[in-house]
Amino acid sequence: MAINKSLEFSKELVELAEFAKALSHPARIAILQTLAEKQMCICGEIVEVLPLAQATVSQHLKELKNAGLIKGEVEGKKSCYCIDWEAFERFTSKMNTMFKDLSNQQCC
Amino acid sequence: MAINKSLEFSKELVELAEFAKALSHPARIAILQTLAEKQMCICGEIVEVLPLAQATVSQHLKELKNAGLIKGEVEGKKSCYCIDWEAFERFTSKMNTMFKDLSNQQCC
DNA sequence: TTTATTCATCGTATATTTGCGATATAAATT
DNA sequence: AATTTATATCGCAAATATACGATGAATAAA
Repeated sequence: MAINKSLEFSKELVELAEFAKALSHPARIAILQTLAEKQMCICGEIVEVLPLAQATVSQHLKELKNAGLIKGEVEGKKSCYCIDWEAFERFTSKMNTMFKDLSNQQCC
Repeated sequence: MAINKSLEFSKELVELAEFAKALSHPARIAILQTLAEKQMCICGEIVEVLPLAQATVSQHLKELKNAGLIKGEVEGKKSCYCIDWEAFERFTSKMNTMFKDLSNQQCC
């Protein structure tokens, strides 16, 4: 009955899965791309770019923040977001390492 | 009201997000690792390794198959699964390219 | 001080995912 | 032919995710 079985997997695996989950919605990838392109990182700019309501964008930003992929700072009445490159690199290299560890022989 | 807005994003973005979604559950990453390690690729072996019921594993296998990351063949009363390395490479390189395209300057 | 702007959060509706028992199907074994 | 084995699928329950209007809180502008 939809009990959460995540805890029965290794921490490593759960973390990789969480990283992937953060990237599992086109809006969130689009947000990361926007944050990387622009210097400004203002929430309103992201809302303008995406086909989503402000509340929805705010929610996606929160998820990216919870996943540790972005950081946020309040700047007056605006909110400045940016990618946490350190965390980002950590995750992508883990993911790449895992992919490389998968040996490469076709079996069927 | 949870309308699906995926179609309002570029095909590229949607595909990347779907790839990430396939990897967004520890069980599915574990399945990929198992498929990569073992030659045999029999469903039953995967069930033995994972802390999940057979029906659940079968469902995760189906999702990986739908995502195009694995292939499956019936071998008598058994089912042989394996990673579709071509598709896998295609996705991982797209993902890596996207990450590289994100320029790397901290803004806040 | 009043008003407008920017954003986060709450509440809610709906959709999707996760998990599994039960069952169906098809092949192998007896 | 009957039984066992291996797997897929159905149907259900619970949990999560998606989306947004409404509202609140805090700052900036008038």
